[in-house]
This record gives sequence, C-alpha cells and structure tokens, in this order.
Amino acid sequence: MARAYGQAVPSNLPLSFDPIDEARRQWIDHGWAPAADGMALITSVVRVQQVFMAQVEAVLRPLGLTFSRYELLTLLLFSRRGMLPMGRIGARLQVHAASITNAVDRLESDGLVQRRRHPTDGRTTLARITPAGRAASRRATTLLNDQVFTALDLTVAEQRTLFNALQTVRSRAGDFVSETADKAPA
Amino acid sequence: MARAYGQAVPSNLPLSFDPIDEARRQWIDHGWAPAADGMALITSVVRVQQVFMAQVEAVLRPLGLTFSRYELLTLLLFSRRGMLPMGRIGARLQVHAASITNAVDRLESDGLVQRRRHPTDGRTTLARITPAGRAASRRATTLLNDQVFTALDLTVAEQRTLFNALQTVRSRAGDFVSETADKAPA
DNA sequence: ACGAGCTACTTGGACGTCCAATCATTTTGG
DNA sequence: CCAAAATGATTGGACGTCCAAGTAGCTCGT
Repeated sequence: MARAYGQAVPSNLPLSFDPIDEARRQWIDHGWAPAADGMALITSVVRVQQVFMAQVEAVLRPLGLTFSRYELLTLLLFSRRGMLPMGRIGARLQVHAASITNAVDRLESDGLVQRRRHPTDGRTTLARITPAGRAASRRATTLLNDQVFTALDLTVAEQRTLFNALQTVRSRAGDFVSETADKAPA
Repeated sequence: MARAYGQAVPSNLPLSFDPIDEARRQWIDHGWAPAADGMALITSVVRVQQVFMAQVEAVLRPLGLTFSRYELLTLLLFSRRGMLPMGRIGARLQVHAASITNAVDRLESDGLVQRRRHPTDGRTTLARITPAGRAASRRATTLLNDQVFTALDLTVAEQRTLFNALQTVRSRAGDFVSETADKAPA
C-alpha cells in the first residue's frame, strides 16, 4: 500500500531581514561576540537542512516515500546481494537502530523490503529489497536527480565549496576515519 | 517541572570510509554524474545538522530544554516586551504554527512562558516569557556558548566560509529578502 | 450592518528520531 | 562446558515537525 502523508515546507512568508544575522547581532550586543559565529553557523545548518529536506520530501511524497526510507531502499539497491543486516544499515545511514526497525517496518508493509533471518547468526535480521522496492528506488532517484539534485540554484563551485567544508565538519566530528578528508583543526 | 528526556547522539562507531563519498561514487557509476554533487551536498547538510544538533541537545538536555524550545525562549527574551504573538514566533523561527503551539504548551507547563490574550485582537495569543524563563534562557545560552558555539573545531575562516555559503542558500530559497546576501545564481 | 472571507491558533494524526529497557542469541572466560 | 558479558533487534515512550480540519474572531464589501 502506497502511503500518503504530509510533510515539508512551512511556506511562511519571507522575512524582510535575515533572522540569523539578527540573532548574531543580539549575541554581539549581549557581549557574546566570541560565540556569535558558532551560533550563526549552527543555526544556519539547521535551517538549510530544513529547506533542502522540504524540497526532497515534496518530490518523494507522491511516491509514498520519505527521505529516510528512500535512503534505506537505495542503500539496499546498491548492496551486492540486495540485503543487509539491520545493524549495518544503521551504521551506514548513521541513525539509531530503533529508527531502522521503524523504517523497515514501514517499507515491509509497503512490500518494498522483506525481513529475512540471518543464516548463521540468530541475532541478526536481514532487510532485503524486493523487486517493487528496486522499482520504487529507481523511480524516486530519477525524480530527485531531475527536480532537486541538479536544480540546486548554486554554481558547481559553490556546491563544491560547501560540500568540502561540510565534509571537514563530518570528519572532525568522527563520522568516519578519512583517507581523504583532513584531520585536525588549525 | 523540569523535563528530563533523551535525545542526541547515535554513537555509532565511525566508518572507515566516508559514506557520502561512497554514495557519490555510486551515483557516478550509475550514470547520474550531473546529480552526484547535489546529492552529496544535500546528504552532507542533513548529516552535519545531525551532528550539530546532537551536541546542542546534549548540553540542553540536563536543563530540560530542547533546541526548539531554547530558540523560542531566547527569541522572547530578546523581544522588547518579552512577549510575542504565536504567529510572529513561527515566522521568526521558520516553523509551522502547530509546532509553536506545541512548544509553548511545554514551556508553559514548565513555567517558562505564559499565554496571554492579545489586548485588541481576540484571535491572537501572546506568549510571554516568565522570570524563570529568562533565567533558563540565560543559563542555557551560557552553556551553549561555552560548550558548543565556541568549541566548534573549525577555524574562524572555515566558519565564515561555511556560514556565507549557507546564507546564500537560504537567501535563494526565499527565506528572507536580503539587503546583504546575494540574489541570483551565476 | 451583515454575511463571506480571511486570520490566528489549536487539535489530531502520521512520521522520524532518540533513549531506555527487554529479549534472544552469540561469545568469552574461568 | 556453562555462566557472564557482549551483541542485535525490538518495544514503548517522549519529542519535534508537518498537514488537514476545525474553531474563534476580525474585516471588508455591498
């Protein structure tokens, strides 16, 4: 059963000023200048994530998918055997195990994924993508590529700059031990 | 009553590779090269937001606050009269009206905020920060400034670069009509 | 002046996320 | 070789977010 639920863009009217700049000003006025940039940066990331997610989910919604479920589905699609242990999925997607259980529940009830016992380890559950799941992932990817990923309203240079800066943050946060990304701060 | 609830960092072990770089490779291998950068960028923003929020909420949790509620409280603290209509709060914080209702409900039951009738417009509800609310906001700000905002593990230059790039995204997404930020893409 | 239409807020429901606790199944160590 | 400690997944509960519907209260046009 294809789901149909809400989500996405609050569609508030645009403000006539940048609320984050305004907050930064407040920080400085209150004598917290050293923290102003950090505050502004974090707040910005939060907001940009909202903006991007709204666009992504708007595209996925008609397909009955969320970004979380799409990510999970696509991870399975790209895996060698079309199946992975729940735990490995959580590690790759960087979310709590409970979230994987939840997502797989929904994907399974939509027939996009199936749970299977692990052949040798009785503790482990495998999530296996179904043909319907493969089709759904491909359909979603096509739409996302066309309507979001290639339509970002940023120059290639801007995208690269942003990506690299974010990769540095992720690397330093210990998301992964990089071969490529850098290590220590200045 | 101070709340105490969970949240924050999934604490998965770090991967030995960058999962987003890996996804980008997949995109290219599947012939979606033009969309690869966009995909990687959006995925990165999502992940970095998780990382930052985990740090912020870890600090706020002992105070019985979430970032949403902290933002609301601090917005009120900085407002002239210490009170604002629910609707204006939503516009400033860029979240759905229902989320404001929810946040104010919790803040109110914790005694950090009070609802008041608007003197002339019967439709409007004002949220007013209480003395306890002011204290909570200040306490939280001090901790966030010390433990997160000034401890970002990024150089000032890196922070600025990132902030500016994100501001461009926000501006182009129509979050606000800027005096400062730029307008059109290349 | 009065009803249609607009605004402001609240409610209820669907999700996703995390944490803590629980259960089952390995692994390990003495 | 078996109990103790780890590991993998699920459950239940607290939040936050959004949408859709519903309820007041305000405004405007005829």
